[in-house]
Amino acid sequence: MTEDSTDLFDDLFARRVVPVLVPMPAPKAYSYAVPEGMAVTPGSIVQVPLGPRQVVGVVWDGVQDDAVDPKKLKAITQVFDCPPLSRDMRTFLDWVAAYTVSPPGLVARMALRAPAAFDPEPMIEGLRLTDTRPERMTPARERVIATADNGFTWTRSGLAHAAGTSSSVIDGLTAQGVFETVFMPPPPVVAAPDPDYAEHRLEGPQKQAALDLLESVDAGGFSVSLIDGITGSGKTEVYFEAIAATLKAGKQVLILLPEIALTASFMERFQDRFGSKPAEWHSDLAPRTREKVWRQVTEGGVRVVAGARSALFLPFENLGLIVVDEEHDPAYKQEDRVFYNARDMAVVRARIGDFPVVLVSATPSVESRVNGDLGRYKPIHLPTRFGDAALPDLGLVDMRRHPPERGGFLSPVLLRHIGKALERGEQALLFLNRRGYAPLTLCRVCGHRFQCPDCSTWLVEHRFRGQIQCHHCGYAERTPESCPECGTFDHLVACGPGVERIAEEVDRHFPDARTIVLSSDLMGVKRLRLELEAIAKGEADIVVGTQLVAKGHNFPMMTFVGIVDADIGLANGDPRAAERTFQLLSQVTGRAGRTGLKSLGLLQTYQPQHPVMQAIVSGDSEAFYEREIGEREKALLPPFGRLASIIVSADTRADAEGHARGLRQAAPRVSGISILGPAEAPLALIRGRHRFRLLVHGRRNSDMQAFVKTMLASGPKMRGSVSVQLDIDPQSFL
DNA sequence: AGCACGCCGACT
DNA sequence: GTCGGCGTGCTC
Repeated sequence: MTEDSTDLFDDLFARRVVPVLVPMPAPKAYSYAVPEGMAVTPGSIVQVPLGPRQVVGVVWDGVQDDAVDPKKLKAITQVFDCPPLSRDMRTFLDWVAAYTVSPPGLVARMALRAPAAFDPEPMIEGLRLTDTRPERMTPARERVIATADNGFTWTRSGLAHAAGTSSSVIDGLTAQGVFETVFMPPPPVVAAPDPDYAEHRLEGPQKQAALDLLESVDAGGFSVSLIDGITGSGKTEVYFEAIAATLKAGKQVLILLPEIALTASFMERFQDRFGSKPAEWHSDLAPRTREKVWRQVTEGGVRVVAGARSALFLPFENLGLIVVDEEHDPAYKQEDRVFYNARDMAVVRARIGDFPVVLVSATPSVESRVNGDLGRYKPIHLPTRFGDAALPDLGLVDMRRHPPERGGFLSPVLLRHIGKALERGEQALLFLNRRGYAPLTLCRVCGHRFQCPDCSTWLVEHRFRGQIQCHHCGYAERTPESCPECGTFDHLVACGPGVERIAEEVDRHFPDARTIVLSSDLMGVKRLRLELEAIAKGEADIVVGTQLVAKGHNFPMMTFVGIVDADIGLANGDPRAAERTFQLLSQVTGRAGRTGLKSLGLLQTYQPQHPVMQAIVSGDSEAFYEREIGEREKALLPPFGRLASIIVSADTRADAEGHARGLRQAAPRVSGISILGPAEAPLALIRGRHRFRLLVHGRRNSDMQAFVKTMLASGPKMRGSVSVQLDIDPQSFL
């Protein structure tokens, strides 16, 4: 050992050592030395060396129990000039890590998703008029000086624009000392909202609901309210009152929305009420904007954020309310890396921060309903539509009695009503939750079925693109002209309908109508938003869409909604199938009838007696929930099972069953394990080559966590990472 | 999660 | 003879 390195060790020992969470799936924080003269506190955001690179980490709480090998110990590179994560935020991140059985470093990383935001935003250069005047005056110079002569600081381009000159005039004046350069703080990303800007006049049930909600919000402290109101009942106006009250109390507000519902129309509604738009937070924010929003949220400048689920991990300076709109929406579940449901974690964050949270839905999740029934969440009902918006008439079309013509999928009843809507100059919406042209293609000669080479699923024909695709792994190939098995040409047949095929059928019946297909694979989020606005303006007659038409957009001229196959999704093995179908169908039929125009929704079904169909047409959601809660209890064991999804890599169903057997032995307290195949597992999982998912049912969170740990330690050998999602148990943490 | 190291197949 | 596939292992 050289003298140099001895000195280095002495030096390291003299330093303080702190735990730092690094963005890596390590089970606990790593230890780093704090260099002489550097000040850190728990929550400090720091840069540390990790292997060959520098990463962003967070100084964590406590001391490291077992000392690391001093040879390994490295020093913190720098502390960012940025508010440390608060005590509450750290508690929250720890809680989420423990609950989801995820590495804490990966959870902490979710709070730091803003690459270059940790150093303060640079001051921007501004110009201020001095007493000096130019030797030669020109009309342009006069205008500039007159414009700037108000004591304000201007930006170079702003002043040029305001004075109607080019910026070279200003450069000339600056050179002569007419302007001095001063530095000013960067402008806020959004203007401050004004809680008194345009108060809504609420009446009747809406007013009562707002009063009930304000009672909890004004009381301060933790509470969960569950606003349960049908589409068009004015839920948004009601929770806007809670937002206004929170703003008046000087606190920040987070509104969570499913990504697709973060539309311009929502922002405008907010602006109409509060005079300015909320800051947005979602996956396709421009990086610069993202950094500004993150920074200003941590410093408290941004008062209201409307964001997708990831916004829940923003380190607010002074958060005082979370609203979770469309709380039942499956988009709140993150199903890769850290598995969590933002709706449930919002409740936890509010509990830790001791402030109110408001869950909002026309069709609450069964979990939230149970929590409401048990008195843990405060139910607030909005039973009627307001204004002149009538509910649509809803009916079932029994497909056994009204079959479509050969080769078609639309019953004569549906076609007749589409025609009527067109005659009235109104719009029709056809909903089918299936992308592409046909879900299965086969050869009429040899019976060959096109199957994904990587998954065991059928390839879906996309005729617009001339491709057959796997909807699970993204595999795609050109649609062949001949059968790859027997070589026969022109004998491939499409089986079953997708939206493209329905559009084709509609075109055949209504060749003069403007028909548009809305499907997530045909356009990006931006393009989609534009299309939705265009449709709302009446630039299409018939819209054929997948489930994205169900979310958060209103079409005032849409007076007929036809559900092409209401039965899709009822029998896919997921214990939530009926609930999901009910929520989806409610949302789609809710798109109609908000204008005072008479509107109609028809559902094509082969199971008109099914409880979901009955609930939709009768409007009796109470009976449906009661039944569904009962079914869920039977399926998952009383008092109300907890579901954990455990992702297991298995190439065949038989392998998955082998894993399940091993898991049952490893964890006797787990009450049930069911296997979901590729058709039920989300895309993200399949991409990671995990084809089968085991749904594990247990009674209590502690049981489930113990189970997962046992599994990780001694369970069957599994390839890749094993991930877990726990859905909240109504009896968990309240 | 990244990233390096390392060992076998098709190419300038 | 090299470029590049992804399997394995490590990071305070």
